[in-house]
Amino acid sequence: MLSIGTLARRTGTKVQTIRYYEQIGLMPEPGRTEGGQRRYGNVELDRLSFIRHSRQLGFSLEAIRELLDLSDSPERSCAEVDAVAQRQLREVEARIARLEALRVELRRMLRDCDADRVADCRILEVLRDHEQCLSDHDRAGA
Amino acid sequence: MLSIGTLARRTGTKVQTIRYYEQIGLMPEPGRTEGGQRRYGNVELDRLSFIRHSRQLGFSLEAIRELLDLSDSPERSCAEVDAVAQRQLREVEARIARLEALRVELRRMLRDCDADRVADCRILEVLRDHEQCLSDHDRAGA
DNA sequence: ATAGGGTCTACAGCAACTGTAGGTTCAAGA
DNA sequence: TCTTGAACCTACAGTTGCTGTAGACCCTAT
Repeated sequence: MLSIGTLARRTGTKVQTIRYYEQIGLMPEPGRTEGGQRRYGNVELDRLSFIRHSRQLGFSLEAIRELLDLSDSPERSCAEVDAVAQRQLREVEARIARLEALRVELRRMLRDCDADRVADCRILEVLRDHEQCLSDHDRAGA
Repeated sequence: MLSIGTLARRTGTKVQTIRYYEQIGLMPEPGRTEGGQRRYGNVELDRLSFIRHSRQLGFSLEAIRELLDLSDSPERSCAEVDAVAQRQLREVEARIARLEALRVELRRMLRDCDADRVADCRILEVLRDHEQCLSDHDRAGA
């Protein structure tokens, strides 16, 4: 029987985070001692590990909820799990693309500025005047 | 004289967002009509454009506040502006690196799973068992 | 028996907005 | 001039995924 602190240490989670997961129904309500403290077993340890690892891979809590539901019905088709993971991959790739556009522009901004005084600073100028901006991520929509 | 709605349309901002920026002191309190509606001029239009463009480049509101303060003192050294932009670039690059690690792992997960039933799904297995995970982003600390 | 660290609930706060409710104002048309 | 209805007003709650705090209580080792 594990206390919430031990569970926290074993999974690299904060105690409050575990209580939060319980609150939103992602973790089950555990048994309690006479005094009212939570006690966990290995099932809960595994479930929390699953949640944490999925979070590390960038899955939203809603997506994790979906995956946990799916893994509770082992006879169902794996296609749905696949779809959730695919969706996550696409989201990650979209974020990478966006950040790479930002990187290009930030680098260009930094490269072009060799002023001394703020008054002549190209960086501020670029930020002020959108027309100097190469990328079109904001007009492309999405 | 621009109404808040016109300003919003011109800068691609939501009306509430403009009021929010005013609330946190990023936009100044504008003049008002007799009836109490906000009216803006070109100074505010430029300031809001600056804010929005900076946000599109991923700067935090705090960083933008700093940049706006700096641009108010044109005689100061440009180095501080440079430092803010450098910091932002490093943050963007760190996020890209992290996301690329996620992409690798998600792709591997998807590639390795050709099961039919949830019970045999490699994706869930990987999520369950951290040891199957190639990357070490969570042990590397930060 | 007591000391201390761990745990409890309940709530506030973070970023950066977004949405809602219920009321008021403005500008254009009849 | 009056009326309509879109735009505006304030104030507050909600979003995501936690994190921190206060003040009280429990558990275990000595």
